[in-house]
Amino acid sequence: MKANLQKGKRAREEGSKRPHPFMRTQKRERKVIKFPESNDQNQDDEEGPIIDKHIDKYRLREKASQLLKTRSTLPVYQNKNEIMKYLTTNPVTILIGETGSGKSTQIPQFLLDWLVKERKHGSIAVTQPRRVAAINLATRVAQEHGCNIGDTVGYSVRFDNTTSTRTRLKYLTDGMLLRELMMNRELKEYNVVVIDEAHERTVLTDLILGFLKSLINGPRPDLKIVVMSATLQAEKFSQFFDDAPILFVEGRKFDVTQYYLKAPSDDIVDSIIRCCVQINQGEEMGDILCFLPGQEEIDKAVVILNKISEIISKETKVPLMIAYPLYAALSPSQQALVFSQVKGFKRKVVFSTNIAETSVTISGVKFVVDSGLRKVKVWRHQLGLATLLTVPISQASAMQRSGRAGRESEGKSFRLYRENDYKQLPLETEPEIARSDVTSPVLMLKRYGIQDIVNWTWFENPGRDALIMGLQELYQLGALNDSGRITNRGEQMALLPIQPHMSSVLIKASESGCLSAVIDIVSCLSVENLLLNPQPEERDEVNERRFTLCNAGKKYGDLVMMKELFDIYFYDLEKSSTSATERHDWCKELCVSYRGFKNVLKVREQLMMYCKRLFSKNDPNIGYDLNESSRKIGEDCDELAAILKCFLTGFTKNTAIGMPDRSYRTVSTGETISVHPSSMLFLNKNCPGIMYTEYVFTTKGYARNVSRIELSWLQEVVTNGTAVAKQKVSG
DNA sequence: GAGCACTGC
Repeated sequence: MKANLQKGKRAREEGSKRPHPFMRTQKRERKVIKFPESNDQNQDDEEGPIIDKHIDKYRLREKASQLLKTRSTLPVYQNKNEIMKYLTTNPVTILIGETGSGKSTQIPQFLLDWLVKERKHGSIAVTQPRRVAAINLATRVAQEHGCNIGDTVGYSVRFDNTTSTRTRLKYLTDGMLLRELMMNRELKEYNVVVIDEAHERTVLTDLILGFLKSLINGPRPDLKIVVMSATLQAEKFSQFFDDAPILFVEGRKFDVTQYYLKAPSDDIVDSIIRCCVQINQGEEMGDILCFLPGQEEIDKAVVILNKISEIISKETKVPLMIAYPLYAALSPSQQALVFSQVKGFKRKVVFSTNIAETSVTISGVKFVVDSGLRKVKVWRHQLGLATLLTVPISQASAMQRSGRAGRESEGKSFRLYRENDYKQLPLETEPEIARSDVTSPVLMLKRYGIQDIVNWTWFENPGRDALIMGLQELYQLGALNDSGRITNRGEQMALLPIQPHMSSVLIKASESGCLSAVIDIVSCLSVENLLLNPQPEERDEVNERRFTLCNAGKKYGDLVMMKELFDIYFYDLEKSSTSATERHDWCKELCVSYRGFKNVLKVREQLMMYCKRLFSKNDPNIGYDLNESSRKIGEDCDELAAILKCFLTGFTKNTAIGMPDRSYRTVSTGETISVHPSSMLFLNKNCPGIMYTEYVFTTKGYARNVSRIELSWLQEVVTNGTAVAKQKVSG
């Protein structure tokens, strides 16, 4: 097999606007070869890779030389010299590698060899958008390199750092590299930074690109940068880095035949079921992966397909289809079901959200059915709320979805829209930063010392309006002073690994003497999907159990309930050494995530450590207080009020007042807002006011994570808040 | 009466 390599610098020189199209001159070999790609993340991220720390050197080398055989067949490996010529002679190189090119595992190793050969003393950072990818890649590369993880090759992700002073090649999440940038402004320890999966355009990747550009144009002209990405967008990366050369490396994937619908229907669930039934009747064996926008459609499709599948498999001689749902809010055990192999004359059908587009890979998929839709959270900075919209996907996303059918053999992709509709789709998905709240990025830039936020080296400028809203928000939180400079409070906020609003809550708590309880609640809030959604038939039962356990939460709402649940998990279960099974059962009964709670404990520990360090300047006893005051919360009204008032300083804007007609209207805009049905306060209609940490618009405006507040508290916080701001200005 | 996907010294 010969991979084709294009020299990309000519794209501009030849005057063409787009990069030179990749030409496939040879028929690709069709062979199933297993090797890691950064997308393969089926491994449970909790336990991490299982590594014997004491494998002796001989066996490591033995293993590495075995792996070399596989490595040497990789397209990237076969073009090593030519690729390295580009990487070493240009400050920035854009490397476009298709799935299966081996870029994520091989390029960093080539660079490592080069560092050694050139006797350079620094190291290489390779960023990944996801933790699991960073861990898996580092583990694989350490094996290929013939070392133990944490030796020459290591990884660094939140809660898990396996690097040592000997580490020269470090895989890390992009969030982690940003943290390093905050502490070590010029990234002095690195000779090379590789940004992998840049095409995904996460907020954090985009920010890193901006920082890297200012570094190479400023204090680090010697820093080498490699931007690795799937197809498309190459030209945008190249232009940003002053026409950096673009290299194309062919991947190894199988052909996927496209089918389009001639007449699309409005009922997407109905179309998708029809399509599955047709595949089941007319096509060879192989599993089906269906992309739907959200949980509602998925649950509906699973129920319908399982029903009709049984009927038709009895009547006609077709495989029995077994439907599985897949979305992030499912418990890990439910998610694990999609990886099970169905035996006998059966066909697995997985109905999934976007999670199967990049984060989860299911083997055995031969057919993809694509609704062409996804759900996306769009931040409306003028309104300070998020809207959850169902929107058409981009062409890039459609291709990515189809590609899921061709990972192990040739496949077929059925798009439930017309070919013409496809051509009308936007080429690329809108980058996340263009539709996100930028308060946190702006604080990061301020901490870094950037004064002119609007004219910074943004890879994608989120726009003047969004930036100004971010600045205002930070000013109101006391993170910036009148002249837009970062305050001491802002410095502390920037260093905490949570959103600025939550940081502000912690700071207030450290002043109010209730830091310990507030840390527990903030930890719960910062774990996504801690509270799972009960199945409709279990809903009332679960709610009843939660109500019985959480007396204070029943009155004061979700934040207090979280603290009560945490207390039971931590003090009654974790600390009194109950078995994991018991804890599991407890979580199941209350429909909360076991893995979620384990993460809560990790976040809590991290936050306690940060708080001890950050706040000991204000209060030398803080460390002692934190350890001593850690206890279960009671039903003491004053204490509960003190805790909620801390949250009110961070979420003053997120409040609504109870109206005589029992509706709530937001303090900021006067709009009607409804308590989300998942809230403890959903049925409680007589709060004088509510405070919420999230405001999401779906079918209407919903407040999530809702607490009861007294109107007098609001008055108190606003008055004090202003006083704080004034004090900062004069100081 | 309802829940796209990621991530942090």
